[in-house]
Amino acid sequence: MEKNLKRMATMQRMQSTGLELFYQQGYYNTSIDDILKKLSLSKGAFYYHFQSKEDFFISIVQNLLFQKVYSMLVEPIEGQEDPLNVISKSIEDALETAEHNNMDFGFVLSNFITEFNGKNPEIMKYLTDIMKVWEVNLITTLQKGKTDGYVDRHVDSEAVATYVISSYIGVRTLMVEGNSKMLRYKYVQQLKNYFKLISQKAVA
Amino acid sequence: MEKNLKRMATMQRMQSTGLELFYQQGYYNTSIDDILKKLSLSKGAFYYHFQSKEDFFISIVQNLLFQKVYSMLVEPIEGQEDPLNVISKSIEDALETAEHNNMDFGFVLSNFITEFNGKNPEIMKYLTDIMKVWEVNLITTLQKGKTDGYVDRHVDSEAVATYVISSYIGVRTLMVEGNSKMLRYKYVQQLKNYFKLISQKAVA
DNA sequence: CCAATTACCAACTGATTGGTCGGTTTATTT
DNA sequence: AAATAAACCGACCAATCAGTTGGTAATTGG
Repeated sequence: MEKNLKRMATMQRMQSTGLELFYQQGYYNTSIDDILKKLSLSKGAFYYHFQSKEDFFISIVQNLLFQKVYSMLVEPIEGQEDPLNVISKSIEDALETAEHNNMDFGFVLSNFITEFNGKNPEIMKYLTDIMKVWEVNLITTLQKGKTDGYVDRHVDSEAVATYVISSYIGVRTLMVEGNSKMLRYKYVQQLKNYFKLISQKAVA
Repeated sequence: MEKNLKRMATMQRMQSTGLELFYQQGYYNTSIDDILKKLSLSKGAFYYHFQSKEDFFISIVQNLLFQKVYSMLVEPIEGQEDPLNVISKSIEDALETAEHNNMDFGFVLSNFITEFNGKNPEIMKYLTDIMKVWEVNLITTLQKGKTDGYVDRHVDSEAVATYVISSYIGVRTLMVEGNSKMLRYKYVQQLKNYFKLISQKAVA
């Protein structure tokens, strides 16, 4: 009964290292041998646990990637009051984490979306689904913010969510060299300005 | 003397098809044979004109890619009055072009930045240099807009440029499936809202 | 303690990769 | 027309890829 423990432990080691390398080098540019070498495991071990490279990647997306996005960008917002402050704080935290990570290669999710776009519709679906979880959560939170009097009632919540997500993806794409700190500072400054616009009862 | 014409014609055919495929499939995921097959040319022809795959790609970046970004995002802004309207118009045009391109795979430049980040510093430099041309142009235009009374004097031009670029990169990354039209509409709506904020003499 | 199952090994396959090279065709010069 | 150089061909090479296979070591239930 407890034999599954070893299986799952090995699988998780593979997934964890897999995500790390896929994130650093891209999916197509990372070979299974790269991952196995880092773990001192063999091809046989890999294909014992996973059907294919694609199956392996999907399992990473559904487990690790979803968790990563959810805990960083969705959970901190869910059910909170004062949506605009909570949202900007979650984004600030995410950017700070990224900046202090000396091996940062952008927003994991959007990097993969870029890589798989037009190549693998099935994987794309898994990725955009995660994106959608964030989007829906943002919209819901903004709508609730209207009812609670934090957000201007004339604001188009869906449009705001689109704009917030877009800008976050972009700034993470740009945060790739030594200029991360200044970039983050400028970005957050403007994000908060933008939020001021939609918090008061101005046009929107 | 006129023999160079043929050389350049062939090289440009290769570069054009190369950019097309690199854009669609990514650099690492596109083989030289893919490109040559499309042109009915041989390996020998390729290596007669270019030293390596990397050299080939760099030539594409410096010629075609630079031109593409410049004509779409820099030129329409340069030296114009009323910067905010000109900027938002250039972005709207770029998004509309992208939307009506039934083979759209995101913002070429940022796609490559994502792909090469952490892998090839030399190529990264060429790519970020193009990005910087756009950024500098935006900043200059915004600054001039202050002098001419179009942009609020308290606005941080660099921060605005960062925010505009980020959001554009992001929305282009998201514009990858059937939802392009709605996405573009929402995005432009919020961009213009944001611009209203920095055009009047409000805080910024 | 032993048989069965689980977990893993490592050599191999066939396809593809970027790049080389000796040779042929095409165009230009004299 | 002959000689020269530019443009291109395509077979080949070593390396690498995802995936297969036939086996062995470790674990576990009876």
